[in-house]
Amino acid sequence: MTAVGPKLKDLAKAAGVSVSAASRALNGYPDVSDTTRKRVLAAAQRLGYRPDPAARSLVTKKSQSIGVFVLSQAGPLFSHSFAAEVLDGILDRLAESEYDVVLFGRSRIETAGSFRTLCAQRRVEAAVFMGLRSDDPRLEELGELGVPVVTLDVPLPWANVMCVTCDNAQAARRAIEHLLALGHRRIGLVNGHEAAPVSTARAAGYREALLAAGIPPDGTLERTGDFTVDGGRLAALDLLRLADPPTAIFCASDLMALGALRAAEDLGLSVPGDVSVVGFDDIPAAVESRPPLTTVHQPRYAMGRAAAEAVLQATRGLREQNRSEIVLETYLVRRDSTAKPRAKRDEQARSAARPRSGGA
Amino acid sequence: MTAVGPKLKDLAKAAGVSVSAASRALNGYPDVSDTTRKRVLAAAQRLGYRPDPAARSLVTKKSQSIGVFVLSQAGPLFSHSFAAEVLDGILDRLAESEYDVVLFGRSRIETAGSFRTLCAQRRVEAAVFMGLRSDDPRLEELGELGVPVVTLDVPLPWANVMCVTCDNAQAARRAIEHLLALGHRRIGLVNGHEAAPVSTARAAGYREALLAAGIPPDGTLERTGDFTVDGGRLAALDLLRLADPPTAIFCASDLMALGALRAAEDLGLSVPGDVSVVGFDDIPAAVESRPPLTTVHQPRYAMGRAAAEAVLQATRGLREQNRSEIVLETYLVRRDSTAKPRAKRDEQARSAARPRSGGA
DNA sequence: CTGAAAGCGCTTACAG
DNA sequence: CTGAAAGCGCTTACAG
Repeated sequence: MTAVGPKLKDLAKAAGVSVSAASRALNGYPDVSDTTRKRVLAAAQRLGYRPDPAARSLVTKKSQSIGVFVLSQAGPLFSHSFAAEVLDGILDRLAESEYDVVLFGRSRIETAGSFRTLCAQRRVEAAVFMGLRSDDPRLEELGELGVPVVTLDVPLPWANVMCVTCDNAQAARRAIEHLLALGHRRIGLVNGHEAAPVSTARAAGYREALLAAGIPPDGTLERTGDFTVDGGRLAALDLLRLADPPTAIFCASDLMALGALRAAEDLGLSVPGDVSVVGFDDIPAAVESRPPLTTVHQPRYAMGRAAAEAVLQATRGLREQNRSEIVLETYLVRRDSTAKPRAKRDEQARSAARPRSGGA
Repeated sequence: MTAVGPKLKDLAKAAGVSVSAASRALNGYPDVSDTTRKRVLAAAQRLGYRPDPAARSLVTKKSQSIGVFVLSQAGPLFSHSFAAEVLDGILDRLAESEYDVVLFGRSRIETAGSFRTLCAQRRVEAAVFMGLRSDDPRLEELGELGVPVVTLDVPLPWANVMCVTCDNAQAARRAIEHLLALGHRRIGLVNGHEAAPVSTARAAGYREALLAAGIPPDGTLERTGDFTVDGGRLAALDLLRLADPPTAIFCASDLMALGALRAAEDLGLSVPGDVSVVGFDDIPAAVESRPPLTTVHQPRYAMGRAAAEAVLQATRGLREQNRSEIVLETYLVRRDSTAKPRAKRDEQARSAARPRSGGA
């Protein structure tokens, strides 16, 4: 396309050594004398030498790049806010090792036919998958990609795949404990779809926390919201119209929590006055909603970095002793969508009022 | 890494022709007999032949990939919501032509030193830039990249660069006209920073609309908010504390409009009761804010597709007759952050009341 | 420790 | 229209 700079041959000449010696020096091989190495490195510096990745790739079958598959199922809009930040983390960590990412969206996967071809064609040294569903028919491919892979949030049994995720059960437990501490006893769940392992984990955490508080989980308070705003709205509507509705709703994603907020609005209920809502993710919009959402913060950027780190190590064969899962910490962010249940407040109001006036 | 499938040699043998004939047939050269072409194509189909991009790239200096630079300045969070959707559009259009994108973030650009090296190294056939500032010291590089480039929202004078943008002046004009139609006369502006050409355009549209309505633009009603939530809040705070504050504020981004909403909240003012707010962009959070934002919708996905289309044509040398700018349409989304100014409402209430009771 | 040589899988003049 | 050959810029056995 344009003047491409010095080639290895030029470098070798400038350094006064053979091409092969120059190559070995550059690649840090041990069988090179110190003088040679220094001269080569100095010359490389001086000439601004950059190896041609295509040529290198042709022989090594590597590419200094990793493939990132974004399979966002829920439409491009919101869902990407999650992916984008993960991507940031991936990009930053990869940059430190001078790796690049080639990005594959759904449409590209369709035109290519399979994950395999894409990986093979681009010679990516590893792959990371976001937005993967556990019911994806192409799941099997991941085990046979021939390169290390890391998925976000979906653990898989094959030796070459690792998973970066959060302790979703624990996170859900904490969310519920927060609600319990406020005095809620009747707590609803709006969960994501079943094709996401995190849904299972979050539901489990929800039930465990209830159980630990001596409250038997009640299936009639559990709904599914498909991780979407509208799904969340519908599910919450359903819950809030119950004869004995929950005083608080735990949603397994902020999008669904935003939907729950709308459901309350639809029914003329105030949040947190009439019903408390807690979300999951801590997406940007969670701060802008009214009320701002109490939610579980997921370290998306850190997840991205962790994924990149894992992938990089794996390409070097340094997979940490059989660690197939990397679990990051979450924390609960308390904002304004949760408060004591009305009954509790009334009761306190009464007892607070008694000393003075004898209360009603 | 793994079994890489048939090579051109295998293909040629299977088709019973020479390697060079096979290559030419595959690449659609005219100097190939029909029989040869058919046999080669059939064999390719049968064997599932895929040319090795590294080998091809080594000789052609091309790569079937384009570089996408994301220079998000405002931190990774929100800003990416814009980039992510543009990226979706790019990815989808590129997939149709079996092109891939290699993604470069800020950190990668730093480690590589320049846009040039990145483009040269990865052999990208073109580059698209998002989040570029017009005061970027590396701007000059774009003219000398040796490949076609398209920027989002920053027009540049070099022959190889095109710009995909919206008619920002028109969009701003419409936003102001909406406010004028509601009866506002005193309208503030919270603009983005000056390093964004869109800021200039939006301010121009704002002033034009005012002028057209016989209202002389008033510099004391113009502020800068740097495109951030907090910048917007501060700027709006400033405006609302004026002795004679505006009854409406036009913000050159939704993020700043969200900040303006907070400013109103800080001062105990209701939106749109006491002050109307209109944003720009129509980001996802614009629907979740309370009140939901009236704002200018930008077709981010379409912008991405347009950018990809432009880039693809340019690599084929098909640059549309000197078109250096591709301008897409926006439209105003009316939601609940705008209403008639209070004075207007009072006046109407009076006249509505008069017939019946004689009004106050 | 060093260099000459082969080869990675393609494309592209070049003869025929 | 076709094939033999050179070459893209590297890396990697292989002798020395």
